[in-house]
Amino acid sequence: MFPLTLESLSRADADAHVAYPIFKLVCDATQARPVNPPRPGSQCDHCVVHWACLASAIPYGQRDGLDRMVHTWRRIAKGAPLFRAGDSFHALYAIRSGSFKTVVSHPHGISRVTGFHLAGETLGLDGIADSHHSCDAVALEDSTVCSMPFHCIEALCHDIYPLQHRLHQLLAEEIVHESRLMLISRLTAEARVAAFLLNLSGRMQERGYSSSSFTLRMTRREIGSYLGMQLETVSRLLSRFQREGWITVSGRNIELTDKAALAVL
Amino acid sequence: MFPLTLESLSRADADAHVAYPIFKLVCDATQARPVNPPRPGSQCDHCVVHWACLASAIPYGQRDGLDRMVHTWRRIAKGAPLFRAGDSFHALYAIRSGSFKTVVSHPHGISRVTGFHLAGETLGLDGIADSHHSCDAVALEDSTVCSMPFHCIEALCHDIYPLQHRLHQLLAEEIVHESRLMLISRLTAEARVAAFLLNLSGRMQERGYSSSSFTLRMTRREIGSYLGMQLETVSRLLSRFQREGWITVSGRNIELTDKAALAVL
DNA sequence: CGCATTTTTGACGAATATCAAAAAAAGTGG
DNA sequence: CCACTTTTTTTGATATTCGTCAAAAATGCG
Repeated sequence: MFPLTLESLSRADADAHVAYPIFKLVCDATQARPVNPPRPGSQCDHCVVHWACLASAIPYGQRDGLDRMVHTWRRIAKGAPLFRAGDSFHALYAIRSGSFKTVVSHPHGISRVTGFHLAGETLGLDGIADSHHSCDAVALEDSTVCSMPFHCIEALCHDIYPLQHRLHQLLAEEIVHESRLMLISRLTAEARVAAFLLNLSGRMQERGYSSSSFTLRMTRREIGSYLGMQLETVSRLLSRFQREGWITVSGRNIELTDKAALAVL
Repeated sequence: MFPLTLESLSRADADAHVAYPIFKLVCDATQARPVNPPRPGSQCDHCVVHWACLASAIPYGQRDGLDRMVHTWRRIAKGAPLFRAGDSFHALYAIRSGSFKTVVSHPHGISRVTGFHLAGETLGLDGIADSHHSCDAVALEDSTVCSMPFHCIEALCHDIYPLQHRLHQLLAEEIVHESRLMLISRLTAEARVAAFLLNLSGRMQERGYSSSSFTLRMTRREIGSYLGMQLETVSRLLSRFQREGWITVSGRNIELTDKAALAVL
């Protein structure tokens, strides 16, 4: 017979001291993925995060499709929603600048931050399920997004196979990301906060910022909601990491001074 | 200014005594979704869960596409994997009979059950992200699945828009499902177990079984892994629910005798 | 029938939540 | 630009849920 224990399924064969992406780095698919440059003069020309965008799946020969897909920009003020749960869905959004949180709520009053999203990432995929958004997307700072009407995307998918495939990938990556995220509930609060800082660090680096010194755009409460703990616990752990000499905290400014120490938690 | 607190985002406006699907009922999209019957003589003829299957998105006029898509059946013995994390991805699987668990693992040795899947549900979506599966899918009992090679699906999507749209929906539903699942970490262990039982109850009913009396196909340990608690806690809570007169437990046989009581936890 | 696995139950401990209050930072309006 | 208010953050003291350890009972499988 086959042993059905959980232990038999955990591949505990790796070096425990290697930092491993519990939080999948959202843009790690760029390694193997075709990234087509935008046509000069198009909406996407000079966009610093084109490399991460769904639109980069459109090959050079069909570049006019890009302008059919990427319609308008929107400016979202800090604290304002890009969309809210229940809103009818009609477009995907590429974050051009700034950052967002997504929040899932339950009528009983509980809610949880399900993600923090940086420039280049795509918002709104949840709305495809039943043409209504299932979460709130709120700007953490003044931000800009590109709207890509979903009916345009689906129409273009018919003609441009790489776009269709990229959309499928994007959706599946979100599924994988979320299932990986569920693993954090098995970590101590300490390990969760460390993993969170390292994840953010990597994503800042991908965007050309320092990986060791950056500003948190979210509150301790939001971090706690995302990681499944109370804000006080987040605060205490950041303080302790600082006492240990692993980080320097000053309000929302973080400096990672010993990433290796964080990685082994 | 816009208040950025979490509280401001939780729509705590609903009756707290109404049972609400924290666990999204996986097949609730059937309400509005077109379900096309299989052509007599096709692979899908007489399949009792055709209504829930991706193949049901293929309209009557293009029914031969269905046979191009649904290639082969596979029999999976209890405890055997349908696929494992790292396996290369080439097909989606529709569960024709039986049930599965999916398990995500981390090299450090931690792992978590991310879902229990019943007949009619689709497995393997995670593999689309990078052509490799990111979780294990293991049969909880002797089961059968239909293989749908993904390149066939993508090719058919080009000709059959309803299929393309349904695939997008299926992927997005999985995203929504997982983000809803993250909310359970904010519930007490008690409320999680109650929600789990009610969710299973509803899904059994959708499949024509009794919603008040059914057999758990998974161990207490697997339930605990799914709900983020220890097996002892699951066991203790089931015992307590029985003492309270809300359920009757006999090993893996469960009878829900007071669903309303479970719903308010 | 006998061994392995799963389940139950108890006692105890530890991690984290909760409550509280002060300090710091950010936003507001004159 | 500065006082004023509100929000966020920090830190301590205490409470509590749930995890851990252990052992017996029940179940399932070859």
